[in-house]
Amino acid sequence: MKLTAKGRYAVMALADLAAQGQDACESLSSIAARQGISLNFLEQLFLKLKRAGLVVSVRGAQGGYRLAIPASTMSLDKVIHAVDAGAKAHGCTPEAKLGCTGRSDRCLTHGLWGALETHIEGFLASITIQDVIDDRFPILEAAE
Amino acid sequence: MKLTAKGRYAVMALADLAAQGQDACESLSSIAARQGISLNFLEQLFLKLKRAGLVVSVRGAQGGYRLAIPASTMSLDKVIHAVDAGAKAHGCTPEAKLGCTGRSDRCLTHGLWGALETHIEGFLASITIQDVIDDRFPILEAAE
DNA sequence: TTTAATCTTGACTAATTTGGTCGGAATACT
DNA sequence: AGTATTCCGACCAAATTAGTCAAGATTAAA
Repeated sequence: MKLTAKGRYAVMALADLAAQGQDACESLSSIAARQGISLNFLEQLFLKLKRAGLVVSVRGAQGGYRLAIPASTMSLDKVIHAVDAGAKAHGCTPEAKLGCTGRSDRCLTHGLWGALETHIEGFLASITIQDVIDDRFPILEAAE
Repeated sequence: MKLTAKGRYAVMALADLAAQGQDACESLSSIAARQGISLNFLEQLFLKLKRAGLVVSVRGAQGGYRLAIPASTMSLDKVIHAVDAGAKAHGCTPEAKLGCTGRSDRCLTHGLWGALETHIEGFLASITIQDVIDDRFPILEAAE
């Protein structure tokens, strides 16, 4: 669960798409133009979003993308997992590359990092694309 | 607020140091040996921890490092800020490099990412080095 | 006063990750 | 047929990360 620009772009693009209407079919080029994101880069992202089942594609002329599920049920953790697949916040994987197994007594931070990740994920799971469109965040107001 | 191996190492090393006793003075080489971290790398980290006022150094022979404040008041966000200084999770800084200012209407995700960061920081601020030693995490048990 | 242990500091580097481009198919509408 | 669009993999440059190296400063102890 890494928080990169890629994930942010995906959220932006999906929010844009959803804002055009629940069942709107939009071409990537129009989203790219509106959001100021490179078309080629967007293609990369939507390919992953499609594989993750968040959007469906309509090929050919007049084609585009459409939400596969309602914006109000599309949580951010799904989105971010889709585009930043396999990114993990803690290095203490089962393969245990460093400081985790075989070292000293045990890895003091293993459980901690796991808890942290769970925590972040829960937070992201509690927000949907619809919330983003409505500028509605849980509890706290935006920083700055 | 980025979560890298550097931050994890810093937490591990501080927990190790604190585990030797509240006022113990430990050389980096012994910590490095116990935790399986490169000595040179540890030096880098402790330099920053010292500048942040989390540890104090004792120079000369039989020297080492000692906690500057009690483990029970040393929160993880202080530690991580100290070693990963200036790392920010969202690119929408005042300088606004991409997709934030001057683009379309406004940056939909700006407030969101800020809220997320605030959230993570709050979580880390609620845990202390003492908690790590005692394997005591807030609320949830470790994932996995 | 040596001497040895230790901290201090900055420059350097190898590997990985990120963000992004390019070029070309495949597909479907007109 | 022509064109607009998705599809998809290879490729790349820049940034970041994790870590090394080398040299110097400082102090405690012998």
